[in-house]
Amino acid sequence: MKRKHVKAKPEQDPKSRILDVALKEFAAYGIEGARVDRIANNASINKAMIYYYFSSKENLYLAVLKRNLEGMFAMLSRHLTEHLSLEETLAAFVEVYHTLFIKQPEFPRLILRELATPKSSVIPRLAKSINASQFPHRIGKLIQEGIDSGQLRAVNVQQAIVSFITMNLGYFFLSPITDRVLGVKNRKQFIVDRKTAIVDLFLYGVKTR
Amino acid sequence: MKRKHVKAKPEQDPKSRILDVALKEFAAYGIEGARVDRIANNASINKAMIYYYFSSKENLYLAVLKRNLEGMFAMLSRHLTEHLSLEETLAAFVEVYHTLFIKQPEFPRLILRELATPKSSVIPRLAKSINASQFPHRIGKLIQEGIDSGQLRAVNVQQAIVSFITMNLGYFFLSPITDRVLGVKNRKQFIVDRKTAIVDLFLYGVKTR
Amino acid sequence: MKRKHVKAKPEQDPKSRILDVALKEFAAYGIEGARVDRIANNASINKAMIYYYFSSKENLYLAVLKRNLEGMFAMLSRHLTEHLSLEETLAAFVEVYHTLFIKQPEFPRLILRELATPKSSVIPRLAKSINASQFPHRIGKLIQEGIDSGQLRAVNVQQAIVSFITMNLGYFFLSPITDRVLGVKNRKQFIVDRKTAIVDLFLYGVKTR
Amino acid sequence: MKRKHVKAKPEQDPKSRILDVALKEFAAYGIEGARVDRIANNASINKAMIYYYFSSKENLYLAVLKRNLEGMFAMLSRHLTEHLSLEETLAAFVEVYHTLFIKQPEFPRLILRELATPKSSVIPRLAKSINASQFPHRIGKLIQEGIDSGQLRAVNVQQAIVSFITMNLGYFFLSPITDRVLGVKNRKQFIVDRKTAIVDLFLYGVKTR
DNA sequence: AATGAATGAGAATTCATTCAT
DNA sequence: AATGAATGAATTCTCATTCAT
Repeated sequence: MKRKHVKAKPEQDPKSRILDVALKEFAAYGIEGARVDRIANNASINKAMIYYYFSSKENLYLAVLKRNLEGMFAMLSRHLTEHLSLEETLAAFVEVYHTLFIKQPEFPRLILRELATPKSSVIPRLAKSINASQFPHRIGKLIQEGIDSGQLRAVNVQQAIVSFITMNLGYFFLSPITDRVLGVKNRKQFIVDRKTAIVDLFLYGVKTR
Repeated sequence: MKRKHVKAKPEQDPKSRILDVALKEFAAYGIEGARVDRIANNASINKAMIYYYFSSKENLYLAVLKRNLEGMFAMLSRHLTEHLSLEETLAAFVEVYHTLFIKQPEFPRLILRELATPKSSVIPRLAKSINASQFPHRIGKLIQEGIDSGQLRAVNVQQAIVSFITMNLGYFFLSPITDRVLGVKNRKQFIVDRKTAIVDLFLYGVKTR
Repeated sequence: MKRKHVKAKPEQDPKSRILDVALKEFAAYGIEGARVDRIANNASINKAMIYYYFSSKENLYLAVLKRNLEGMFAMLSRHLTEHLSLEETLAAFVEVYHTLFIKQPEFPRLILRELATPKSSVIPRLAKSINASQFPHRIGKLIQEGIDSGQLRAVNVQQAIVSFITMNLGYFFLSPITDRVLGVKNRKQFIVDRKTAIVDLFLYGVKTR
Repeated sequence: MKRKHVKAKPEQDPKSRILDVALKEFAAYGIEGARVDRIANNASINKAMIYYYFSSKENLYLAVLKRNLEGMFAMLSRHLTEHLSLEETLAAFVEVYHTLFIKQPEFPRLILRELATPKSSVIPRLAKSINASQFPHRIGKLIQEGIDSGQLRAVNVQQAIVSFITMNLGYFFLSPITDRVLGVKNRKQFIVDRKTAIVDLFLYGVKTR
């Protein structure tokens, strides 16, 4: 029940306060651009404590990634239950990602930076986790079944998956540009519309007439 | 057949040699991670010359961006001539971007990082250039005309544009993940297929039956 | 009897040790000629600590100036109390300046350089402090009163003040030349004599017969 | 009769144009702070030419000093002819210095900087030149004769000389401060007044009643 | 746990000087 | 004489990391 000298910032244990602040820092400046000093200041904590908890900047970065990825996959697996139809699966996916990224817009930026990094060690691990989540496999299977049953056109399944995923994630990555170019004013509404637009375009694009 | 004193890489004037090397450096490490020393070495040039020509690392970075953006827009305007149909416009766009990004995979990574940077000064300028290129405006008009004439479904035009763009650019950004997840082996072929898949899905998704 | 790890010069806190050493460095080489490395070495301190405390060479320089100016004005205001006669005021002024400059010969050199610098930011501030010290104003009033009462000749008051001040400070600035030209051997004695010579010449020069 | 490509600046041979510009540069920034690039630009000349003419920055500095000192002594010896009375000598001295420094205010700043430099090699040489000019010796002799003949008080001759010189030079050095402190508006007029004020105060201060 | 101070290895930038033409 | 480009040796400043308390 110690009482801090001055400092503001609410409770929360220092470790997760550091992680919160570090996410923003890494997202904004990248690993190289991130400053341990700045993280310490923003977390209202002594710089040495960061080393006490995380031992290095690199390590802190990995801890940040880990925490956020875990959160993402937890949410995915909670919503993408088996035995959903194609329509339901797509809708669930769209819902999860949009909910996630709106809540924590820094996280996709982090991933963006990893994607820009040539020999990122994070990307392979991320790919592995995605695979483990079974989602791409499942959607692929659903599409294939649709084709086989004649409900869907004979599209290239891999391409279709990529198209669906890029439509989902792409906006979060490109919004700084697209919002400007298209003059999007009400971002909130645009994202709401986006969810239905994606599913609509995709399904309409793959279904037979 | 000029003969510089010693050094390797005689070709090209040093200024554009620096720009070439710097593009790779910035793409690989980001602005903060980039090392002026490394750029100088790889360009076989005295470090001070970089400052002679570009006055600072920041400035060099902007010069790199400028050159590549200009190249991109030059190509776009060469191919996206007016009086093309919707189908032709989409195909031209797809073609240009894919050609561009295959030729110079470093450039999108640069843009990626800028997209992740909160108060990037580059993004607004890029948006302005895109606007000036008239492309989004033109595709929007074509879609609207299609809707009015009953050839296209009454889709949300803005959303459609975003969907189309993200399907195009998204893959280049996300390929490190999607290639792994989907087990893409032949990247070249995948990209060739991608071009038709995008246009096909999009058109099929917006056209009335 | 504290014991710092290794290093020489244990005394004093590092901050003021840096300021001491820096005063000498700046006086000897000027701001541009001063070397942060040399200051760090002479202060037996890690170079980075200078930036830790003062953030830049420029800033360190200003801190040095500030400290010494404050010391000077503190001494002036201690000795130039009100209700002194003209004779006493002049004598006090002479005493203070000579004492000061003998104790710390580096400081006037710093001021000298500032005087030579066209848009020095220090000089205006120094002038303001001098004004605040009220000394020139006070001596001017005493002279004017003397003139009014007929004890002093109707000299130009401003010119008289400048004459008095330049006689005082001038020697410290010009001594490298005058000592040589006049063959001054015993500098200590010369300065002792100087104090009375200045007051004598000045008073004799302004008093009516 | 070659014709320069662009460039402004009037004629004058480049060598003396460099010297003019360099005087200002050295006066403003000191030797260490002076930039060869800036001198070259301001003289509208290629940097390499400075080395062609003067072989090094140090050398250029010495050339600047030499030229200006020679000008000063030439003027002094033209005006300080022998067989002048004390009054005439003092007046001539005052006149020469004030004329000189008004015409070229940069030069005293250069000397100021040398005076601030601990082991200046210039000061000893300057002192030698002053000695050779015989002026201090002559004024000393005149004062001594005045004392001997009873026309002057038995003042300390060395101190008197120093007082006179510092009153003359002091203002040029200290004017950035004194002008502010005393609120001197009309600098031109102040200097005119100064000439008579100095001689007046000095003579009145040394003469017997 | 917590803190202010300290450290060393860079990294960007500068600048006098020289070279090739 | 004249020029733009080139060079190398500093020099300032930064920053992740560690230490003493």
